[in-house]
Amino acid sequence: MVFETMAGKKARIKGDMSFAQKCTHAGIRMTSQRHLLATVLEEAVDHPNVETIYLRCKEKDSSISIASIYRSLSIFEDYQLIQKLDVGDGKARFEISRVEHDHLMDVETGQIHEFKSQQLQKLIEEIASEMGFELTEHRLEIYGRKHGRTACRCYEIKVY
Amino acid sequence: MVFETMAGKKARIKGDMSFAQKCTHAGIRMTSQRHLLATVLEEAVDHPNVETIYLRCKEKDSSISIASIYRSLSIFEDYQLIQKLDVGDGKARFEISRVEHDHLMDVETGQIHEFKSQQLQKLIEEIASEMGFELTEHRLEIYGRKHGRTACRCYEIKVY
DNA sequence: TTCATTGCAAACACTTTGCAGCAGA
DNA sequence: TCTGCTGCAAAGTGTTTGCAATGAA
Repeated sequence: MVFETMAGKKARIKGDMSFAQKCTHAGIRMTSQRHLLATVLEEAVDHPNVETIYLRCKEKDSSISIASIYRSLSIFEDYQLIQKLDVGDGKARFEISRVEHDHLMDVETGQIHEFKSQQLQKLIEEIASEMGFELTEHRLEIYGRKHGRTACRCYEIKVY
Repeated sequence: MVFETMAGKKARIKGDMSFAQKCTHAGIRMTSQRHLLATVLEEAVDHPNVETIYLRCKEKDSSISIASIYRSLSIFEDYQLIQKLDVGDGKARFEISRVEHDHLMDVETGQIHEFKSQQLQKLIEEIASEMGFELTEHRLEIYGRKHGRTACRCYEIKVY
């Protein structure tokens, strides 16, 4: 491809931005607490719940309050910079919005594996369409138990 | 098929049982409150949350307490006679366990449509397997907006 | 300078639990 | 009879909110 679209360029720039920069870019007023939160979210390699996020923030600034965490998470979510996850334990978990993916949870260890499947996405869209709907979103959680056979990782994109 | 397996016979008998009978069959001590709850669950054509279930029970016996509702729902769930649903509003909803199915929610009206897709089930099993897991369960919620075209109802099994 | 954001604590919403009395098998 | 169930009220848990002080733009 010789020409690059404006959208493509922006996307590339956006891809290089830090999470805090993305927030600023989105027009969110960045306080020191929100910078902290941004860093914690960015450094997270798991899917922390609010309590965990709060504790990680506290390590860096013990004066931060959980109310601010809740409020800022809610704002980041409104701007679609992060996504809320529901693993069924009644505690909200968060992750920075990346490519759309689904989750598989190991029922024995609680480990969450991320994966994506084009085929699955397509099928879900088809189902919605056949039922007379335009897909806006979906949420899929698979629960499973590790089996003996060595895994083929063709779908997997991340494991924690 | 000429011969019927014992399992098949049992299943057929089970299919004819009332929900309360299934509870008894499962070894659950049936009190008057639980009979009431069983009836309410059986009569429900929607996916009521605990509050709604409680109110429906109260209509028939105003002395029933919500604590008993919670406790009995939890027991019914342990015996896999009912299933908890999570539509993302923070309130648990329940439905009597029937054939496995998924849900599509109309984001504009909140209506919940049930559907099942063999193809989807198979794909999810495949994904789990390829990731090294034996599928124990899955939870899929599709969110969508009604589109103009008339729907082909090939997947749909129930609409509320 | 201005107004959104903060920390604190109280309020909230949903759910669970301790206890003494009650009732199903 | 005897254990498990009930209603009640209190406690628990995760989240939200009112308020006065603070701080980013």
